[in-house]
Amino acid sequence: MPADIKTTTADARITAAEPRASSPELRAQDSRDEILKAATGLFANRGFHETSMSEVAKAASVSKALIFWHFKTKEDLFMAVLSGLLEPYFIDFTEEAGALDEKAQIIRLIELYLLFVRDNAGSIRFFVAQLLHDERPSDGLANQVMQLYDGYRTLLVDLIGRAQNNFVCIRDFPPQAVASMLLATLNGLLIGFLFAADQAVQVESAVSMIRQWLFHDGPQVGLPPSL
Amino acid sequence: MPADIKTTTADARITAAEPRASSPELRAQDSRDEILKAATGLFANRGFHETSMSEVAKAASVSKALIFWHFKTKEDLFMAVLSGLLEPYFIDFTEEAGALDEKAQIIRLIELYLLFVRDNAGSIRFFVAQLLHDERPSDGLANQVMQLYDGYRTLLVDLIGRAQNNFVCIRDFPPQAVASMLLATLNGLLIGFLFAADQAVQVESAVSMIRQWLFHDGPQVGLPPSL
DNA sequence: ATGCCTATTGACCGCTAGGTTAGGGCAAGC
DNA sequence: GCTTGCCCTAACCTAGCGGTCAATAGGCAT
Repeated sequence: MPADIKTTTADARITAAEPRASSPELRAQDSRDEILKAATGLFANRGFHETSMSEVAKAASVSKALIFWHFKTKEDLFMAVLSGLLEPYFIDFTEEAGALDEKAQIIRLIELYLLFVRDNAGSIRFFVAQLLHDERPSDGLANQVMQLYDGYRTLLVDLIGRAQNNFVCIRDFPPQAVASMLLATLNGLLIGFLFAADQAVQVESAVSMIRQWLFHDGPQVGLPPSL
Repeated sequence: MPADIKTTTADARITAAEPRASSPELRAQDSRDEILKAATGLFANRGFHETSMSEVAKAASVSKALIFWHFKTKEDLFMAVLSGLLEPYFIDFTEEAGALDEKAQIIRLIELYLLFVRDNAGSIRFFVAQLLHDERPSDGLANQVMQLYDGYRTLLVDLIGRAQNNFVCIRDFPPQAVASMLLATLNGLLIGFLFAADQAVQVESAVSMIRQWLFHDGPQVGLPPSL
């Protein structure tokens, strides 16, 4: 009989069903994925500190020790989750819209931004919370996100500069300022998304206003009806 | 000799200096304030779950038990901190700018927003993180903030509507849409503030662009040089 | 002086957290 | 058939958590 009966973990895992892969490596990959999946959901919904490893273990139908076998610490698991979440954030814009003129490219960039925000509101919410929360600059996450953001910004500055040279875009301000302004507006729409999804109807008119401001366009349809 | 020597709290408080108030009530008020001050700093910098009551106690130079004498639970303390932080958010705009015309009032509102953001970036950061983090609608905090936000928005819609009637403001879109757009842009500038304070130089040109968009103003100085 | 009342404390408790460890199951190579 | 090495687990450990409590110090009215 054990000397210490503190541990009263119910551990009501489903041991039947789901025939595991036979090969050790496959089994390992399987369990690793399951853990990552469970951890992603829990971390995203409740944050880092409010999620315990035991919860992750239960959600993944796996023993807690196995998590520590796959990931050395809780932070390790968290980082793995983060990089997994960041993957869909990398888009290649240059290939997609090389043939369009500057104005169309700018509009397409705005579209992509808003579509992306709509489809990834959950993880964006998670990332923003994470970025706001941490103070440490050595995070890596902040750097990655900033890099992404700067890429988008650089693209915009370049496009706006060329559009200004072609006289299709407002020329009262330098391209950097216009791009910053546009990005600020998009970010504002983003946080509108994050806090109240029912404001999505306003996006159309917002885009219309952006077009009017940037290109002196009259009100018109600029986005696919899906938005 | 005690049977349990787990508690090894160093408790290196400064017992000298700082002559406490003599009256019991004053002493109580004193310690309560000290606790609130310490808790505010810790909660704001590290969040709710990452801050322990022992840390608060040490930061306030007070025993942990005293905190629980003043505040029944940790949540209680947190709520007290929250309402304390929310206080400076209530401004009275109507008194201040009753004599200005609509355009000047709108510009003044934008100024107030940006000045406020600049001066309260820390607590705003805290609130946004908190709002992003919680899912529960019974929070109270979310309601308070939203109420504040809606007040500002209503004021803007009203002002813009009147400005449109006087033909001093763009009339291509309904006042609600224009106000939403303006708010989104301001919020975007806000999160620029939160993530990179060095972008503050852009605010001036941003305001200039907003003026151009709203009133077809040419580039000009719209904010006090302090911004 | 005394007894009261409130502000304050150190010691303590139950519990859960992240993390460890000793070992069991099991496919693969000899 | 036995060892080897990888997955995986139950049980365990310690630190620290939020929270409680009996005991006090010390101003105050009597």
